[in-house]
Amino acid sequence: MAPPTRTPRGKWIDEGLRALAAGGPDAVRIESLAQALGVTRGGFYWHFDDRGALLDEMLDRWERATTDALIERVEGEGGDPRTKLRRLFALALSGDGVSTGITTDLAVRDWSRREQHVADRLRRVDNRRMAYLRSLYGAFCPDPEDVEARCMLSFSLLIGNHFIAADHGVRSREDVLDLTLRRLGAE
Amino acid sequence: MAPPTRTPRGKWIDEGLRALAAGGPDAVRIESLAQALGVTRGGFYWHFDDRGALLDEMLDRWERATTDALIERVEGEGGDPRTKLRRLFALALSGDGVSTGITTDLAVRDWSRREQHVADRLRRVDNRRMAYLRSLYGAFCPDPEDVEARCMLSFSLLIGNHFIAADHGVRSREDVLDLTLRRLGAE
DNA sequence: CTCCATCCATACACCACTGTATGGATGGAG
DNA sequence: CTCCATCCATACAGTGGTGTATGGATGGAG
Repeated sequence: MAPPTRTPRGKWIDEGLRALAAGGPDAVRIESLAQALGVTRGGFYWHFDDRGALLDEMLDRWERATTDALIERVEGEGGDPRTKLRRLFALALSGDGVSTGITTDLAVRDWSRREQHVADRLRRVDNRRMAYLRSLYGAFCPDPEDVEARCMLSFSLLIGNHFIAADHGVRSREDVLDLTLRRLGAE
Repeated sequence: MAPPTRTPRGKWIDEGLRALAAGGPDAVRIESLAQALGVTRGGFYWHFDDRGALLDEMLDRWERATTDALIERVEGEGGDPRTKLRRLFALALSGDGVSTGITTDLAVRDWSRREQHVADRLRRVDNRRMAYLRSLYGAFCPDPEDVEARCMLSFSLLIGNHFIAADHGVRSREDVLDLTLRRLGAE
């Protein structure tokens, strides 16, 4: 037995982000990660000083993947601002990928409420995203106050959609989301 | 020493909700609560079967305080629908009280993402709140689709406001919130 | 073939918390 | 004053995690 496959640094970070998304920062237990990776904790302390070091690197990875990478992905395919907005919302609502997924995002958001260094990172990330959103709305919306309101509402909607558990009678959540985004002028 | 004051059932629930708001469900440690209350865990197991029982009762209390009590507080002072909406937003954004506070709400919301029984409760709560919101917007807004969009946006904004860390340049968050609520027709 | 960087298993000491058992202490009802 | 329901302290066994030390195993470079 004993497969000769190595478990590099990156795999611990992957698994850590998965655990974070699933159960919050308290669920990032080194022992659990090791079990999920099919090894013992032996190798972990070769890669990382301690649990805190892993948490930091997880946040590094998340920060890069969720700003530059996301924006490049939206900008890459071109189109007018409204098209880019639609693409941005589609990406943000879908939540694929272990570090770019919406669930990871929500976990970091909740985490930031009780750890200052996480809150600082989140502020950087949110400011970058909000600036990008502002540029998109600003391209076809002349009133800056209106732009700011639309940005705040759009951003809130992306977050709220996953935190709000209410039903909508005959309408599905998708329908309501459609209605709402149309009302914001994105389509 | 040894103050003769009793530590009734309710105090454990209070302290539990405080811990939940501050650090999530994982922070609700019986030992911490005991320390905060100035006693040992001795009495806890007289009141509750185990940690799970406390968590359940905390949710009971939160559910009652955050639906009926909130709606009564808004309805109590009368006024037209727009006035009630303003009052509702003011209350929801302020977040006073250990069981009605917005931070407790956010903690429960995050918690519900990983525990089904919490998710079920949240659904009940959100549906009651959304129904009330719908009735208020419905009173002066004829198009039911428009009502639904405004409800979803308002609710999202209340959540998003506390989860979004972005700045707004020259404007303060209060300004942006004002702009946004006005755009929703609440004032 | 040998060596060395890389990765892993095991064992250890330690800590924080849970739930249980048991023996008080307190104060109001009678 | 006595009794009893209520509440609390202490001690104990058990669980599951952390970080450290140490001794391998593996496979490519030379």
